[in-house]
Amino acid sequence: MIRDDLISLIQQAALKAQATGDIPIFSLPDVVIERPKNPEHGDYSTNVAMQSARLAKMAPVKIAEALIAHFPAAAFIGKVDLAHPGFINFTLSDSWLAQQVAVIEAAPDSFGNSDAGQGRKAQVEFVSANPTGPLTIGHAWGAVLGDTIASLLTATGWDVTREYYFNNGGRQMRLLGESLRVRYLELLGQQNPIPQDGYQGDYLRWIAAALVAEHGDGLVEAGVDVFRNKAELSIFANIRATLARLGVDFDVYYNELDLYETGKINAAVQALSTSGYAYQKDGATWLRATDLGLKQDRVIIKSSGEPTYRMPDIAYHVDKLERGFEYIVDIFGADHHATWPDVLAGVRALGYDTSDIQVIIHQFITLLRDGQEVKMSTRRGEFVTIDALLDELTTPSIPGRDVMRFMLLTRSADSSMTFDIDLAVKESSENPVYYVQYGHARICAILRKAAEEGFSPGEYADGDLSLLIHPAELKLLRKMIAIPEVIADATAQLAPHQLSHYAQGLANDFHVFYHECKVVTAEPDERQLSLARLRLCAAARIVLARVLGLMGVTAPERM
RNA sequence: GCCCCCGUAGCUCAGUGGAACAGAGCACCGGACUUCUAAUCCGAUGGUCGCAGGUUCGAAUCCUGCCGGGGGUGCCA
Repeated sequence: MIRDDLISLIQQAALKAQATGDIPIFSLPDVVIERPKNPEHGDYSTNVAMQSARLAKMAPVKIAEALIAHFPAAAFIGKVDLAHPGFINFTLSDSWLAQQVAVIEAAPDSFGNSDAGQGRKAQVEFVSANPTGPLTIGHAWGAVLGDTIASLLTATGWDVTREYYFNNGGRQMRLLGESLRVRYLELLGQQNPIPQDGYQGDYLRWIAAALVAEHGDGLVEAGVDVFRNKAELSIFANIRATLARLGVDFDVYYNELDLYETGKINAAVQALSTSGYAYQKDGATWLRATDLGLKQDRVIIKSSGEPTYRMPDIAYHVDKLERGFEYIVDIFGADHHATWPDVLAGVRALGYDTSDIQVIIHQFITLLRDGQEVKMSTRRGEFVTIDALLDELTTPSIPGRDVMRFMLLTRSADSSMTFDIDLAVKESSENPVYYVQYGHARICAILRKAAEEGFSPGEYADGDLSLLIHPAELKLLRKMIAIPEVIADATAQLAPHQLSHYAQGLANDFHVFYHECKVVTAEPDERQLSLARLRLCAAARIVLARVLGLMGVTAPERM
């Protein structure tokens, strides 16, 4: 990456400057390379001279002058400038930039990727909703965050597993079964109340109707398990269908019950007790979390003998590590934010290193409909499903998934966002996602036009890239070659929303280029320029398609 | 009470490993289609970066306090 190359060149320059005595001997601070906002400050900039001033006991400008004087030659650097009060600004070489088109052409499916992960195993756990009801907008955010982070990890050389953890046992599922039973009997003319804390959503009526259609009144005497199982199957099918519509596909659906059946929970409890991190009090088993740096101890086995949710979570994370994942990302909603420190503490108590487990907590989404906040509750059956939203956001040419994914990828997970349904539907025709997609479609239109005008891809493959000297061309090129850094940063910071911002900038630079530079011309003496620009367009299309692909958004050829 | 996240332009939000005049989209105002798709482009307007202190050569960014919104604080998940 350019940024890393620059750091190395600066360090070389410092060594040479010290060897010649132009600057004193001192240990250079970590070189930070930033992207200046102002184009006059070049493409990259460093404040290392200012950071060094105190260490070197020398004026920043003097240090910068020495570093510039000893800066090694590099093909990608056009010029190196000094700016007060000591910034060193680097500008990329125009001719080098133009030649990058060939580099992009050579890696249409992988430009911007890296091998940072070196094929090591990574896991992203997300959604992980229990099958008690349809997925809602909050789940959609987790789904899009997780899926995109997984894509980013793949792009940076990790062997990624997308995993969904769920529990189909326990009290909630029993209540769900009982609630379904009530709906079933209701259809057969028997009125019974929905149990206390039961599920009131209409979806149970539809599942009940399916049961009636299938079995008639044959299940009147059936136990609750029959209904619980039917509810689970139906709801899980619905969840999977929703995820498919969102473009999310899991490699593993991990059932919490497996942890019991394989004895992993018991083994973990035993190990905690043996090591003294678990103790008995008031008939329950507690995790000595205070010895692990936390504020209070926590119950892991209730006095009823049933584990709390923490225990399977601890065993599950141990299992993840045992499966050989070297990087683990968990994505939870803000309501789970208090639980994961306990879980990781438990994992550590069992002797595992948790430093490679990253937890992303996304904030809540406030949903507005008709200007009113929609209070959601799966139990009460009050919610807006992802499916319903996708229906509303779908247009004849673009699936709703593109709008939803892009929108959810414009905000950082830390931001608690408000989603105005009416506005989203109304403004969908002005949604930024279309702006980016239109850029891609526009390139495709140009390439089609070129084919009609007799420019074959085989011919422009040899186009002379040195003809790309227009400011709009160079600005576009600068953006295109930034994608490796965008991918690296978004992955390192687990901040996939950076992709959408980059995509908008890239599309903008292309649209400007489109207006400034005619690509396909009939003029014989401009044919060479056309060939070069066609190569640029094809390369821009590659980069645009790459960033859209990482976001899980389609790259349409026509709009 | 305590813990976590947030408070940046009319609205929705970026930017918060400190740095060179604070950004984008939408909305609003004014321009550009005989030209490869105007779902585009160009220009204008718009902000005491919640408030008050502190650290620093330099703070939207770091520290402290306060105010406001959300989430948590369970032998529920």
